[in-house]
Amino acid sequence: MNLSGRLVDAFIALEETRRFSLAAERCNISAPAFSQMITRLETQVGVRLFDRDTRKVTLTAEGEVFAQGARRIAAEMRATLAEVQGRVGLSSGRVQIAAPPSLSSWWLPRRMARFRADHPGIALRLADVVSDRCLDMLRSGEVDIGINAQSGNPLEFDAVRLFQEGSWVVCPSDDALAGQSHVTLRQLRHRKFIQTARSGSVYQYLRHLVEHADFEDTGLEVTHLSTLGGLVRAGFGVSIVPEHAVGICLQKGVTAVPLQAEGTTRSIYLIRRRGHSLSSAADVFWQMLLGERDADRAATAPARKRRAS
Amino acid sequence: MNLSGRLVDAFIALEETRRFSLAAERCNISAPAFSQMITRLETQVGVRLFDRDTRKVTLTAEGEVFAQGARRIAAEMRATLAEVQGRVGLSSGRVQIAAPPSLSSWWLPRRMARFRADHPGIALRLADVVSDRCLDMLRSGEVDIGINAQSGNPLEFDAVRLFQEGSWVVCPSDDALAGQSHVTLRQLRHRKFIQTARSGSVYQYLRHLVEHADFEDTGLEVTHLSTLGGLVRAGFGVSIVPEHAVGICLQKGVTAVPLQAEGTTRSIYLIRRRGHSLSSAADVFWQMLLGERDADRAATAPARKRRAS
DNA sequence: GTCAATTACGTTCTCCGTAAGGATG
DNA sequence: CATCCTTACGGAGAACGTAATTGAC
Repeated sequence: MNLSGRLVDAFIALEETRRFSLAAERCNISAPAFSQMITRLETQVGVRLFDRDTRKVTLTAEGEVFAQGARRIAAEMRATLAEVQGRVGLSSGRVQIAAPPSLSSWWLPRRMARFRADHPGIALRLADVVSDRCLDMLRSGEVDIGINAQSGNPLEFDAVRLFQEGSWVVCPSDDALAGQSHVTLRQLRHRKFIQTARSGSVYQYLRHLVEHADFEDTGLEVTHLSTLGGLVRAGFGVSIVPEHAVGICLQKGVTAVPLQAEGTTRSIYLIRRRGHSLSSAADVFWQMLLGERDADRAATAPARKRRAS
Repeated sequence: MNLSGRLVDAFIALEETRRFSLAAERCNISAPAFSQMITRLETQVGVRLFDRDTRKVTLTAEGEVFAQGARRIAAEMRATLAEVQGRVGLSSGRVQIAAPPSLSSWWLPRRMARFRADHPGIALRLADVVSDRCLDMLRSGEVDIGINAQSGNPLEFDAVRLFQEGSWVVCPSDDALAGQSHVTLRQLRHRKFIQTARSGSVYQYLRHLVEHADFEDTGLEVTHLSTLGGLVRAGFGVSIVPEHAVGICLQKGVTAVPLQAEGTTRSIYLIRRRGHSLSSAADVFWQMLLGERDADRAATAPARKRRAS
C-alpha cells in the first residue's frame, strides 16, 4: 500500500496525454516500463484506473475518482518540496537572534542589513535581551543564534569568541577626562560613579572594578544605557561601559574615552545550541559572522604584534 | 525527486515517536533499514530533517517545515485511497441507469430496491427515457447501464438479452374482450385504435401491426402510457402495449388481456458501452440483473418446452 | 556498561530497457 | 500493414535483514 510520487506523476501524465507512448516520454522512461508503472499503480490502488486498447485510453469510473486525489497529492508534494527547498536555497526562511542591547543598537543591525541585502526573502528577528535570557532563549529554541558575553555551559552550547571589547569611560564633555586620549583607573578615584543594573552583563564584568575602586557612591543605578548618557550629561557622575555600548550613551555634551586597565575587557561569543543543527538560513548568518571575525583577525593580527613587541 | 508514501509514513512515525527503534517497529521494518529510509528521504528532500544522536531525536528547522507538508501528503493519500477503495468495496459509488418508462415504473425499481438494500452507500440514478436517448446517454457516458428494446450497434455497445415480453391489449373493462383469457389479431379488426408516440419503442415494434391491421383510425396518439389508460377508459378505443407497460395503463375501468399473435413480442436488452469498463458498483448491478435473468431462464425453460411440445 | 543509532555486507526484489508479441483500425 | 500497448527476459540498482561498530550517558 505504498504510492510513490513517480506513480502519481505517471498517472497524471497518462490522464493528460491519453497515450502511453507520450506519457512515457514525458516521464523520461520507456513505453514498456511506463506500462508497467500504470499496472503497478493499479495493483496498489486495487482497481483498474484506465480502460485501454491499442487505440484509445480512457479513465474508468474509479480512475476519475483517483484523478482528483492524484492531483491533490501531486500538488501537496510539489508545494512541500518547494517550501523546504526554498528554505534550503535561502529564498525563504527565518533567523532568530538574541543579543545584548549594546550590540543590538548598531553592531548587529549593520550585519543584519548586509545579510538581508543578500537574502531578502529571509525574515530576521532580533531579541535584545540581557545575558541570562539569551541562553534561556537558545535553550528553549526561541532563537537560533545567541550573541552574548557569557558562553554558557559547553555541554549545552557551542560558542566561539567573536571579539574582545575594551571599556570606555563616559563623562561630561567639559570634564577634564574628556580631553585625554585614554583614562587610567587612578584618574577615576573618588569620582562619582553611576552604576548599571546588576542583571546586565556590563555590571557583571565590571563588578570587581566597582567593588574595589575607590568610587564615590552616587546611589544611582540605571538599566538602560541611554538613561546613563542623560545622567552623565546632567553631571551626576561618570560611568564605564563596554566599547560597543558607547554609541548608545553618547549625546550632545557627553564624551567617551578609552579606559586603560587590566581586566576591563570582555569577550563576546557567538553561541548556538549544541546538538541542534541550524536552519540553512541561520547557518548562513552564522557563517557570515564567523567569516567576518576571521577577516578582522587577519587584519588586526599585525597590529597586535606591534603592541606586544 | 521522488517521494514514496512509505518514506512519508516513516518520517511521520519518527516525528511522532522520536525514536528510530520504535518508529521502525511501527513501520514493520528493521531499525537499520528504517535508518536508511530516513537518510534516503533526507537525500531526496535535499536537507537534513532530524538532528539525532544515540539519545535524542529532534526535528531540524527544515524538518518542522516538512512535517506539515508530510501530514498533508499522507492525509491526501489516505483519503484518496479510501475514496477509491470505498467504491471498489461498494461502500460508496454511483450507478446510473437509463431505461424505458415501461420498465421504470415497476420492474426496474423493484430491482433497484434490492440493490440498495445490499449496498445502501451507493447512489442510484434512473433516467426514464425513450429508446434513442438511452443509447445516446450510454455513448456520452451519462449513464453506466442501459436497458432498452434496441441493442444498438454491436461495435459500440455490448448487449445481452434480458427477457422477451409479449403484448397486451388494453380495453375498457366492460368491453367484450375484457372477459377473454387472450385476444387474437382477428378480434381487433375494425376496432378504434389509440396510437402511441412514434418516437417510443412501443410504436417501433408494433409499427407493422398498426400499419397492416385493419384498425379504425382514431387520430389519437399519446406519449405517456398513463394517458393511454385514461383514453381507453373514456371509450376512445383500445390499444396494445408491451407486457411490462400494462401496469401503467391500468386504472379502474380498464382491463388488459394478452395478445396472441406473431411478431408482437419484443426483446429487452441490458446494454453497456463497449470498451468501457463499468465501475465496481455498476458492475455489481449488471451482474445482479444477469444473475436474475439466468435464474428465470432455468425456471421457465421447462415451461417453454411444454408450450413448444 | 548499557542502550540506541549507524555502518558493513550479502541477499532479495524491484524496476528499467531491449526485443518480441498481439490487437486494433 | 502500421500503430501502439503489452509480455518476456536479462541486468542494474534499490532496499532489506543480520551482524558488527560507533557514540552518548
